[in-house]
Order: sequence, then C-alpha cells, then structure tokens
Amino acid sequence: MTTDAPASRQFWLMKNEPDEGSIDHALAAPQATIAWDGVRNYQARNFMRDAMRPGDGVLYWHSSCAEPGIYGIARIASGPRTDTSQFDPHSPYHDPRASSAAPRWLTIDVQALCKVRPLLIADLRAHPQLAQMQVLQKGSRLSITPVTPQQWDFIHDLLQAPAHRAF
DNA sequence: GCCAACGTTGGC
DNA sequence: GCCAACGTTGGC
Repeated sequence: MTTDAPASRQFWLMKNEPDEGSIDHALAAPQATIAWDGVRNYQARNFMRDAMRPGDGVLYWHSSCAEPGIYGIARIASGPRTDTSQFDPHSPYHDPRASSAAPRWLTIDVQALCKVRPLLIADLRAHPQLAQMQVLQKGSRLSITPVTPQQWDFIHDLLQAPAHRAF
C-alpha cells in the first residue's frame, strides 16, 4: 500500500556552496533549519514567492566545489518572507536598489532531513530517466529548479539501491 | 583559473 | 524596446 502525498506537493533542487551552507551545516542548525537567503535571481525568487510550499521536497545540491552533486534531502519549512540581508550594507547580499519600502528579495526556511550518498553530476548523467533535469542542462545556472515527481522518485530509488551496483 | 552561458543594465 | 556591454555563475 502506498501512502498518498498531498496532491500539491512539489519537488525542488536547491544549490548551495558547501563552504557557506553545506548539508552538514544545515543539519547542525537549530531544528536543522536554515534561512535560504542571498537569492538574487528573479526566477529563483519567484519560485519561492509563487510556487514553493511548506512540505515540498528538496534535493540539496553542493555547487562551486570539487564534486558538485546531490548531498542531502530537505524540505521547505516556511512560507516566503523578506530577506533582510538586502538592506545590510555590510552583507555580500546587499542590494542598494532595495529598500524596506520596496523590498526585492525573499528568503524561505529549509529544513535538512538527512545526508545521502553523494550523487555527482556524472552519476546523474548515467541515467536517461534524469536527462531532462534542469540542473543537468547545458548552461544551467539557476540556483532553484523544479524537479518532477518522476525524477524525485527515481533519485530516491537510486539512493536506496546498493552504491556499487553494476549497470 | 578558464570560459561558456546566462541575466541585468543602461544608452539610444 | 532593442541590444551591446558588463557582471555573475558554476562546471570543468
């Protein structure tokens, strides 16, 4: 018997640099929850504003590192709210064009659930079922991308399979 | 560190 | 509203 997820549940891939926000860092935070701040791309912001809902599943990606890939599983843990780092002149995420009267950027809470066996880019590319993943497309830079339920399920199957299974 | 791809800015 | 110039991302 399968359990029915809420029909509205969606899935996402979120990139973070391990130096700044690794899955270990998130797991060690209070409630294993971190504010996903510093997003300065309108498409990614609009996903947070319009589409992401508490409970949505997240593939936790490490980027800009020696071995980019999926390192953990997380969930969306809040609705969107103002990312106050945009107002802070000392923050690397400061946006001089933003004001509290006209904020531009949002943050959302992400709760880390577990670390997983790393699924690196080459591992993911080995599966035609994942060929359409946005993060694998040439030139893909977006830090938040939707993941289809099929991709999500397939990746979870991969994570449950023996690590050194011969294909 | 390189550089292709992409997003943003701003002059016109 | 076009588009060249510029800045950034991020895999390699």
